[in-house]
Amino acid sequence: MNETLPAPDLAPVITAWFHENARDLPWRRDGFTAWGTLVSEFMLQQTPVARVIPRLEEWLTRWPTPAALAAVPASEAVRAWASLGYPRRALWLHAAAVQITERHGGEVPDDVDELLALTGIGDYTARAVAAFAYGHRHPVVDTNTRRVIARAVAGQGEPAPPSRTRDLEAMTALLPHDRREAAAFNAAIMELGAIVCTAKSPRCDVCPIRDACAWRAAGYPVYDGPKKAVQKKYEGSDRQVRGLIMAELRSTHRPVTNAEIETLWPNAAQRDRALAGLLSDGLAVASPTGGYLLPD
DNA sequence: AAAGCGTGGGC
DNA sequence: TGCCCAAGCTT
Repeated sequence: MNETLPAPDLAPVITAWFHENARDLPWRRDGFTAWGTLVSEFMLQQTPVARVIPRLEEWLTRWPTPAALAAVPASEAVRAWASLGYPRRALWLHAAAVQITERHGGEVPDDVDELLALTGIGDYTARAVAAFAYGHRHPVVDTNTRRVIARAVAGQGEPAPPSRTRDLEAMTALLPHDRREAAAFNAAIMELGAIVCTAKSPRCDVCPIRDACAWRAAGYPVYDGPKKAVQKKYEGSDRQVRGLIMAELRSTHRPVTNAEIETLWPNAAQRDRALAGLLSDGLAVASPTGGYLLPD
């Protein structure tokens, strides 16, 4: 491996700041389980903390172990997911619970490769579980971490598009060698990105590393790298139609009829695409008696 | 490997 | 108001 250039020693400062400023969040409580960490990480994939917390507490009360979730039909998971968004995650989390029960004796694995092999778990979630639930030393890189590194280290206003290799290398260069300190720093730099070094209006006036920040030192240059793709408008999109159909499926235990689906959206081609997509994703299944249901 | 995938809050 | 953003993942 190439020895990276001497990175500014950011970890101790950011971690000290974290100890003073960390939000009191459920997954930071003493005794929070590895399963709780896994569930929270699934829910936090693209859904804000404030919306996750109530659903998380419901889930863990109802399904305190992977085996408990694995024992119910996937439809229950999708229903309890409610309006967290991206309901495929509920399906994947249920599938992961089944896999954990079958392959790992009901214990959430602590090995990154075993975690990566579970449905719905990628580079971020696998390392987050290994680091936060088990205290292992791995670089954990999420969108917040990427942004802090882009600014403080690279001197750019925004991170380049995610690159597994580059991102893990950059974080590894900053990561303390001690396991406990590494785990704390992984959480700390994420938290800094989440509440200080934010995407829109960073609060540089209260930033603990402002004096070491390369972006600030460079005079806050405007980012001129590759732009991330702009998400298409939601209003009127196929995604909106999917969302409407899913809300209808969640609202009842009876099959939802074609007639009912027709009332949800005027455009037949869009309805057909949305429904076909849901069937293909396994979020809906055709009922033997007609209409559509959540999957078993 | 770029595109598709929900939902709601903030400015 | 409309746009941006939010602890990503899969195909």
